[in-house]
Amino acid sequence: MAKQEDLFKKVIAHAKEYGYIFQSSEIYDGLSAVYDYAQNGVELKKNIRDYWWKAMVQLNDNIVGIDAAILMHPTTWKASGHIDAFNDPLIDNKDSKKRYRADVLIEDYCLKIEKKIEKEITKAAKRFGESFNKEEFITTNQRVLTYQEKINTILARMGKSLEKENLADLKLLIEELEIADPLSGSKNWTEVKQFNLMFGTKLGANTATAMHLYLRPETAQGIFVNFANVQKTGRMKIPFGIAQTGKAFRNEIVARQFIFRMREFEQMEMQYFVKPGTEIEWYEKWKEKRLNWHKSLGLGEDNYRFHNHDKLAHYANAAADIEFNFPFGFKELEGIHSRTDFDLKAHEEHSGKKLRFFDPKTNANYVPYVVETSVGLDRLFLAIFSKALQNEELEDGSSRVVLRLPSILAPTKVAILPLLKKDGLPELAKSIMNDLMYNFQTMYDEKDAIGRRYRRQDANGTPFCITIDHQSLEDNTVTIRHRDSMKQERISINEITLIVSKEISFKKWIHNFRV
RNA sequence: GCGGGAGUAGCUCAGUUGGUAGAGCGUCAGCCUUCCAAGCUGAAUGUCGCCGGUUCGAACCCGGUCUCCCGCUCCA
Repeated sequence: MAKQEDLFKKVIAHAKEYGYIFQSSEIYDGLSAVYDYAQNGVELKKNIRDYWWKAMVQLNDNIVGIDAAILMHPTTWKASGHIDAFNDPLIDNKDSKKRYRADVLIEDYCLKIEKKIEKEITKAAKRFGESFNKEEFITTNQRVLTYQEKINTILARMGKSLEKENLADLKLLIEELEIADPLSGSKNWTEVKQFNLMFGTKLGANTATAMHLYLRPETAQGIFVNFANVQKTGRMKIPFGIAQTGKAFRNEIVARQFIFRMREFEQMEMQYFVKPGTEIEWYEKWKEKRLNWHKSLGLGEDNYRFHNHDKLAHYANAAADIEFNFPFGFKELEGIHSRTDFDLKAHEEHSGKKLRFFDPKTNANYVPYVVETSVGLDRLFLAIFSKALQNEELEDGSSRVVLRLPSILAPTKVAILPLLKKDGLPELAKSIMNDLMYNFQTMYDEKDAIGRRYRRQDANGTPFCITIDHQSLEDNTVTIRHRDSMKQERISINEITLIVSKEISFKKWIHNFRV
């Protein structure tokens, strides 16, 4: 465990030291759970995004992309359920220091009473044997009726208080019912506090007339509200998908673990619209496809596993996470959800517009079902970066720090290194670089001994180093050195492009794992 | 949000019972090197997280605050 923490700290330090990730507004002491991608981080992130986009949009002729705005009509969030679901009344127990949702505490209390009812029923059933009529017993037994009435009263009062955001009454209710912390048994509660997980903002400069908006807490709704537009203008036939990458915002109560859980984060997701009844089949297919996509990066297949949800969100009829073995354990990386027709139906109801697909075969229309795949780009970045960072023991007993990024994702593909910074070597090196830079992200370095420069590039994840020496001036050959094997070969200058292109070819990387 | 730990140069850290800061690595310039980091010379960089208090004097003591890490909690 201690080792894992150390590793994670090293990951964070390396990300800063090599210009991958900085804390936001660091000169002002930073902003909690907000991070900036630095000069190398932005390249890596962009390369990951491109790799996803190509695999999803370019390699699937029935998937198209969009880029919806962060600001959306506020009714969107009523329809999606976020206004209800992202508002939690929370209460802390002062003794156990545990935090609970106030409404869940009360509901659990009611469940206990329900269990008492069931006990009465079982007891009675034993007593009366064959002649026991459950319905009749429930409607006539005084004890059961009292219990039932109590539950009804509690839930009604809670519902009212929740609706009016009467937090004081929720607290009062908990006190009146003498609800204790299920773990410690303590009844020493704080006040109930309302937490809204959506960021709010205003549209319109005049505060009096401004419209209250939210920054989107997920990108998915931007796809759903554009469903009909895309389907019609793209002449899309079911099944088809809409993909999107973009920022989403959540006012997390506790945002932690570096870029794993941020308040502003980027999602890469695809909503696949299918015929009702076929959704589970597609759900299974996308689970497999997405897992294979992850595996294609070569970070180690053992580092992935599925976690199937038992408790489903209000919109889903099947859901699974692809979990990754982060430095702090297996955690969610991507979600694959069968969202049914919940979203499109809700938007139909709230907008009054038809969000349907007309099937010419049956001459009827229907609201499509949706299978969603949703990856956290920042989490994926962290997964790749943390797995890539390695401290390698070498044969001679020394060690090197090497960032084994998948070469297709590396920020810099080729470093150009003149062996000496004299005798015309820098000039030749720069002319080689000026040619390569049309194809690849390159970097020039002439400072310090060649070995040290190799190690610098290792730590930065650069897959290739090209070294120019005196022989290069005579016969137009250079040394190409591979990051992972540290092997070197003498090649002709005009072979560089081919060798590098081959290694970072999208087709090569994705190929074996396409489904 | 609660509890615990921490914040001194880009990084890792030192700083003796309070007397306004150092090292190694890194960075930059130059020399030397002629293919796997740590050879030589020189240089830059910190209002010691921030604000306030105590004191003749605070990196050090006190209060507040911000941020990070761990645990709890939450997580569409």
